Amino acid sequence: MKDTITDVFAALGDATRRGIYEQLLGNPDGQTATALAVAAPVSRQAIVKHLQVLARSGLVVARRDGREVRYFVAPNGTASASSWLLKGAEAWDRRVAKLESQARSNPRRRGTP
Amino acid sequence: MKDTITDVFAALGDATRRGIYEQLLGNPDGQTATALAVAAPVSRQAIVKHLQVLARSGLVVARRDGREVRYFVAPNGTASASSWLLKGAEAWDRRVAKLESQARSNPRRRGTP
DNA sequence: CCTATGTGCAACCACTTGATTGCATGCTAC
DNA sequence: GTAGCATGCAATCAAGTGGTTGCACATAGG
Repeated sequence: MKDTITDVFAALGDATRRGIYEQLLGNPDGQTATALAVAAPVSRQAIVKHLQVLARSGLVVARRDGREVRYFVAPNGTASASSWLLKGAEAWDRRVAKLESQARSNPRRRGTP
Repeated sequence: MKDTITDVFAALGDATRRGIYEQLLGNPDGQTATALAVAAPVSRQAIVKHLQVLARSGLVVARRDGREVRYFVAPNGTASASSWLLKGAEAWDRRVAKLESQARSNPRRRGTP
């Protein structure tokens, strides 16, 4: 399978795209590309492309309703990315804890001749 | 100020770069670009460029020691990105909670003629 | 001093990407 | 049916990006 986590990060690594995502987060009923385009400084087609990137990375889902297509934030779309970040933070914390315990059991070693 | 969060996501939105970051996470003593390059499938200069991107986004710090430069993961480098993701997840949860409370106070409405 | 190793810089290349414009298609409502 | 709005598709373009190679510079160690 393709690397989902990288795709999610890449999708959020663009200001316009993250703006769209935030916009959708605030709209439980979803929004159409056209509606998003009027608020954004770029064309509708640019928005559509961004929405496709967001959809491909699993951050957003599209639902057709008659002649319009509404986009919604997907549930748990950011879960994998989020847990990856958490894993990294935990690794860091473990390292700090280890250093601190070493310092406790062997105090003031730094500077002894 | 420049948008830090977007930079962090963009930096992690590349497989090679995230691999380097993971490599550094496992090395408390840091690693040089040359050392990282032997394990990676790309050239040293490519690694250096990636490290510069990671450094510019605040995920990594460089420390010169004699003739070599060691790279370390920065503490709390992912904090802003992480909290942004958390904020989004909370917004989602609030929406779900609201829907559920509505469903509770007005049960089985869906389907009534 | 001289050599080996690690780093820095610059040019260069192919490919991707964010964005645009123009036009075709599809659905709704009158 | 047909006018109007929303979407889809394609070509196009400039800028960015990941990657390479080649060479210059700096430093540690005999």
